[in-house]
Amino acid sequence: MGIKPHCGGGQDTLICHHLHGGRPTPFQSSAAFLGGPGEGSPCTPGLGWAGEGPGASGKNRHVCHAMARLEMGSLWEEFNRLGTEMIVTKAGRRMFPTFQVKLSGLDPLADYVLLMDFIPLDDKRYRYAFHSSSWLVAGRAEPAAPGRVHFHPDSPAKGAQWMRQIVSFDKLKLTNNLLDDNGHIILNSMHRYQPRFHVVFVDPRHDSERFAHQNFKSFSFPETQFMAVTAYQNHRITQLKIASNPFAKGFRDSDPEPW
Amino acid sequence: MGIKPHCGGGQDTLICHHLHGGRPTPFQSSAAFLGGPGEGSPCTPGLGWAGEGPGASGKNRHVCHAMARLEMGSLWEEFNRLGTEMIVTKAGRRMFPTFQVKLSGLDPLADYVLLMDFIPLDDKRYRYAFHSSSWLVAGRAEPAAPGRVHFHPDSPAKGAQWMRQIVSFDKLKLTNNLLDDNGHIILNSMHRYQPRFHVVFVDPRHDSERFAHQNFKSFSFPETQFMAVTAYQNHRITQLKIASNPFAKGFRDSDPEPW
DNA sequence: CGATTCACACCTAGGTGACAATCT
DNA sequence: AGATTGTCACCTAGGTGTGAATCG
Repeated sequence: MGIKPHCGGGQDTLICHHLHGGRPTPFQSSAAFLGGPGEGSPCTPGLGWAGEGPGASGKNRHVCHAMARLEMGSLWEEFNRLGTEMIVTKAGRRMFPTFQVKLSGLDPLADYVLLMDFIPLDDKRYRYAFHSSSWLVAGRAEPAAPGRVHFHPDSPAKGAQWMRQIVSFDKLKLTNNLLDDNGHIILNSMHRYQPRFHVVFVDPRHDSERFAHQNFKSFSFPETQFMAVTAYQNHRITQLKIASNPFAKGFRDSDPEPW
Repeated sequence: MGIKPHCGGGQDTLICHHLHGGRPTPFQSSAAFLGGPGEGSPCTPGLGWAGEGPGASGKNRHVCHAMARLEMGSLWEEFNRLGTEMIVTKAGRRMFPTFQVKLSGLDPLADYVLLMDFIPLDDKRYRYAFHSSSWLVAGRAEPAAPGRVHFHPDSPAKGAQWMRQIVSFDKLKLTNNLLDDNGHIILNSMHRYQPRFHVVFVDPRHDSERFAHQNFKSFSFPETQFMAVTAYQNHRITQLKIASNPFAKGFRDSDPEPW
């Protein structure tokens, strides 16, 4: 399973003003900032730092060859076959599996910011039917939580640095607290989400805001979609978490193959 | 006790080529890179990004007003009165107290790299006389270990970011392994050292190497000098470490005032 | 014999799901 | 009844000095 072009998530298109400034502080940022095509759109021919027209649909050459490979793909797929659930808590809970990617195709000498956001997969609210071990639609979605983004804490950094090793979003935490002021990602429990990953070229041009829509490339891995929950519903998900997450080793009975 | 101007440490003057590039990897860097006056030298009049002559002795305006206040000063002084000892191990050992400073006077919008190095305080080797509880000179110094530097892992970052909160060098580790390939600071046991702290302005000019000697400012806090040891010699140092380092709580008997 | 090394018990710091209590 | 919250035992990960063993 690979990368799916992502086209819009129903969120407003906003420019992120942190990308050319200092190290972004996650909770200063709110709202996802793009909905356009990521993967799959053509590079603007000959587009460099020189001329380009506003409104051009191509991507800046610094991002158009960027590629991201999802790490731990088989583990993600095993969860996905059961219907991945991610715990959300007031204090914030990490994701497991952790979202990790291996990057390539960046300009080693250019600066990039890496970030993630989470798109509602539909406008429904769910509940779990224990007797049939399946999810049922339980109504329309709650009002969408503030659309926050999570900047990778090493941002900004050079392309060479990002490509040197696996990029891990293990500091990212999910919360259901609408008033959270720790900069965590706010999600509605019992709603489905698609994690999204963005590579943003830090454009050194003065009027770089005008080209912001060309300076990023986005990746969505369908096998990483999940249901946000406050407690696990599917017992097989619980067992797979216990079996594969080192921090849950205390709940293992025997010693089957660790991941 | 305050800041002492530092003039040379007997090490060669080298230019650090990482300062304008990507995130520096500590163990890629070797050799301290300056010996000139830090604190106390005048700013070059009107010196900005514009004209200045090579060999000008003043400091770039981005660093000349930089100030660093040592944190936990009274703890450092308490150790210093007894004769601070720092453990060095093959695997690398953190310093305690941790070297921490509060910065001011930086340009909030400019990029800076922060780093530390360690200067031999003399060319002697010591040994501890337990009967008199004092240090004796035991000969001439061993050949100086490779003069590494430790970049603060958040480097480079904007002045505003550095000044926002206390800058802590808690990732810095000391080793006595001359073949260390973990990027740790290599010191000779039974030798005395003076930690040094450097603020380096990341000069965006093309030929910034020519001005490297103007783009940094250095700080030496005499109360942070120490003897490198493989095992504590002065029992009162051991007791003060146990009393003040949270990780050594297991060795406390009663519960006197924690630091 | 002084200096160094290593395994170890004991901490800090923080990530797990279980489970009882509580909320709506 | 379903969803959420808070506490807890049990982990991972790694920073302490100790004290015996070893090195030179």
